[in-house]
Formats: sequence, structure tokens, C-alpha cells
Amino acid sequence: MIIQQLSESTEMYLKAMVELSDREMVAIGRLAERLSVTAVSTNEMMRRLGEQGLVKHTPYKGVALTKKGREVACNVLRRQRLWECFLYDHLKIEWTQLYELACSLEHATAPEVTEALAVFLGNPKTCPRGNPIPAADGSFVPLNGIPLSEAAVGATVRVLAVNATATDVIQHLFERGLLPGHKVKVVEAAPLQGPLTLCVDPPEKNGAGGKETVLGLSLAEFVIVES
Amino acid sequence: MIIQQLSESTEMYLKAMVELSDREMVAIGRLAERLSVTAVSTNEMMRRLGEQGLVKHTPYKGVALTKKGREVACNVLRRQRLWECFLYDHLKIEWTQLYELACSLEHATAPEVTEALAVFLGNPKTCPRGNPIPAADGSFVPLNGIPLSEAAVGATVRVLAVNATATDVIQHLFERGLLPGHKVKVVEAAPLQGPLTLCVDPPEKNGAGGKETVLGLSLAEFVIVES
DNA sequence: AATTAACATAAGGTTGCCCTTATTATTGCC
DNA sequence: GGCAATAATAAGGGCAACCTTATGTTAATT
Ligand SMILES: [Mn+2]
Ligand SMILES: [Mn+2]
Ligand SMILES: [Mn+2]
Ligand SMILES: [Mn+2]
Repeated sequence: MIIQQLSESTEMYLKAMVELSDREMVAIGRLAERLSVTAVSTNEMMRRLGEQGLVKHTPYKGVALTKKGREVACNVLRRQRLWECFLYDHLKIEWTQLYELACSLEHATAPEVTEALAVFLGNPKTCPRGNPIPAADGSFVPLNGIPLSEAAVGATVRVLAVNATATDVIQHLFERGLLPGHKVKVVEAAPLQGPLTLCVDPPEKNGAGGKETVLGLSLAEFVIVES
Repeated sequence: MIIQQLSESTEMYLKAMVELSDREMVAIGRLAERLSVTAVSTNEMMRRLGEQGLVKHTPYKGVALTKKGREVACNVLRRQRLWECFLYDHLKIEWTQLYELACSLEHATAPEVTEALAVFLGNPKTCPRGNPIPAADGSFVPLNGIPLSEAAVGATVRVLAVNATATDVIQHLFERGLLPGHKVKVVEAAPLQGPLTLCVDPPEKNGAGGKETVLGLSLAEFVIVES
């Protein structure tokens, strides 16, 4: 099987699919929204990727990655998360910028570089945003957590990962202390899909005495906490 | 002055110009050849870059970088050579692959990353291929050397840099020991633009007892030696 | 069963960057 | 001064990714 170079666009569509829902079907609309592209463009692209055997599109149901597509997608994830480690640990880049900066590098990284980088970093298992780094063969253990938006009111949970991709969203979460390792107590959930009221604390503390903050439910979806 | 993101193509044209002849005019044909693109395409591109104020095209004379264009070009060079240092010194990537691998990364590197990388590397002045690394403001001291193809017969000179960009050419030169620091004695130059006969030695030696090799003149142009 | 939101598809466009082929212009050289 | 190489320009295309606007189609909801 000859693996030709895939375009940045192609890689981003595949990565978005695996990020949105590993192994399940993804609605074209969700994909389009995530990539800031119209649904028509996404449809076109899914046709092209279908022809290349990277995705399977079931009209009116959604798209799913094929085995080959998932391999590519996981490899993109690997590259992006390895770069996040490097940027954070060695270049001291701000946490909020990691996703965006690594998202450029990921498409310009040859396999030799990816693997040498992994060795250089000591084969890390997790990126600074808390997500697992797929192995060279694409395998990885998915996080065993739930979105903060689904945590029980009154519970105190630890943040495992932050899944947002837009830098302004990441910034917003960061400013409220919502980073991996921090403890969060869900003080209150406003009715009718209203915002959450939270107490957020650094790791040592317990999410009770910390600063209180209000977080929209759609943003809380990006924060993965232990279940 | 708002600096919008320039395309990879644009950056490569500008970089090729500064590599071919800093501050002098470059013939469209030479540029086209270097980039493996037709002269017509190069002409088109020069029109576009002209409209953006990055180059000045004087028909039948050649193209030259504007001040703005040269700034961009030097910044691309900086990124590429910093990456070469990282790939070589920290990732232990093979010397022959450095140019190609760094040439991808250079276009995906934001200013924050470039500067943090420079700090991480200790602000190196030279890349593993021997070329100077422009400072953040674009300034750099050009190498004070001549192409090996212009060295006097009988002379023993030290290699300062290797300027080739095609990996197979770099490989060819590498196999013959033509790397920065090595000593070369020009044993003979065949007449009528014929090949050079060389003795190449590692740094300690003196380019006399080393292995003898024959090198085409067009390849010898890529090897910069002290003048 | 009808309605509606989401989705699919068709059609027509744009932009960037590449190509070929043909024609014209310039320049350096014999 | 004429010739050949080089360069420029014109014209016509291709392809990947995007877009809008319109028109069907499906499926979930009432
Ligand atoms: Mn990306
Ligand atoms: Mn490049
Ligand atoms: Mn069309
Ligand atoms: Mn045209």
C-alpha cells in the first residue's frame, strides 16, 4: 500500500473526525462546524476522501473513518501531541497556544522526524492538554472520562484533559483554571441548559475553597473530567 | 504594515532568490530551474509577487527582492536553518536529510516558535550545512567563500558550506566527504568544463592523503570553500 | 400524516499555483 | 548587423479547496 502525501486539508478533516468521535459516525454538520467550513464543502470533501478509501459516508447517517483513514488520523494526532510536548516542555510556549502552533507543524512533519521527536521527548504518553499520544502504530488508550457538562452537581472531580481547539476558547478555560490536574467542584447547574457554577482549585486543593466561576455548558463540554 | 501569512509557494520563491544571489538580480530561468517549475509559471509568480511588493521584475534583466521581500526571505532562511540545527543536534537526523525535512517545517513555524527555538538552541550562528543563520531582524554575515568549482588547481581549501538542496545531490557530496570542515585538494581540473579530481580529508588531515574522487563541475558549484 | 431541520446534490464561481503551446521581444555574441 | 538563446506574453487548461444559491431528500417530531 503506497501512502502518498496527503494534503493539510485532508489531514485536518481526518483528525477532526477522530477527535469528534473515535469509531462512531460523525454528522457532516458537526464536522463542518468544527472545521469552520460549509456543509457543502464538507460533503464534497467526504466524496473525495471516500474515493480514496479514507472514509465511509452513509447518506443521512454520517461519516466514519475506514481502518486506513483512522490510521492516518491517529498519526496526525500523534504528531500534533508530540509537538505540543516539545513546544511546552522545551520551548516554554504558553499553554494556550499549544494547539494552534502544533496544528501547523503536524502537517509538515515527516515520519523520520516524528519518530526521532518521540525518542527525544522520551516517548511521552500524554500531551500537556491531557490527551493520550497515539503510539507509532496508531493505537492509544482513550481517556476514561466524561465532559464536565455531564458531571453531577455537587461532585468534585479532577480535570483530565481540555479538548477545545479554538485559541480563544482555550484561553477562556485557562483563565478559569480549567487545566489538567486541577480539581473542580460543580456547585450548581442552572436549569434549561444554563451555565455551570464551579469552584476551581490547583491540584493540592480540593475544588472547594478556590475561585468560583461560571461556565457556559457548551464550553464545559470541552473539559474532560474523571468519571 | 500588516504581514499576512504568505503561502509555502511564495516563501519558497523568495527563499530561492536569496539563496541564489543575495541582493543581485536573478534570471527567471535560474529561479525556475531551482524550483523545478517552468519559466512561464515563474513569470506568473513574479507578477503576483511584484503586485505584493515583494520583488521587482525588470524584463529581460531579472528579478530582485525588494526590502520587504528580502526580509521575508531571510526570515524563511532563519527558520529553515534553526530547524536544521534542531534536527541534527537534538533529533540525530541524518545530515543528508536535513535540508528537505527542515524545508517542510520552515513554512509551518510561527514567529513565537522560531524565537523560542532559537533560544532553546542557544542562538546558533551557523547551521549544520555550514550556512549562517540570519538574526531575528534578517541580518546575517554572508559566507566569505567561493564555489569549489572556482578554486585554483593545486590548492588545498577547507569546506565552509554545502548549498545544494536536492537530497540526491547532497547525498552524492556527503558520500565524497564534502562537508563543512573537511579539507579538499584540487588535484586536477579537466579541460572544457570537465570534472574536478579531488583529494578529500577529514578536518585533522590536510586534503592530500585522503580518498581521491572525481566531481562534476556543476556539483562543485554547490560546495563553498574558503577563498 | 404533516412539518421541519438537517442533509444531499446540482450548478456555477473563485483563487492559487501549476501546465502546455505558440508567438513576440530582447540581448549578447559571432 | 544578423542569429540564436533566453525571456516575455498570450491563450487555454487542470486541479484542489473553498464559496453561494437552489432544489430535492430523509428522518425525527409533533
Ligand atoms: Mn493542523
Ligand atoms: Mn520549504
Ligand atoms: Mn462545479
Ligand atoms: Mn488563463
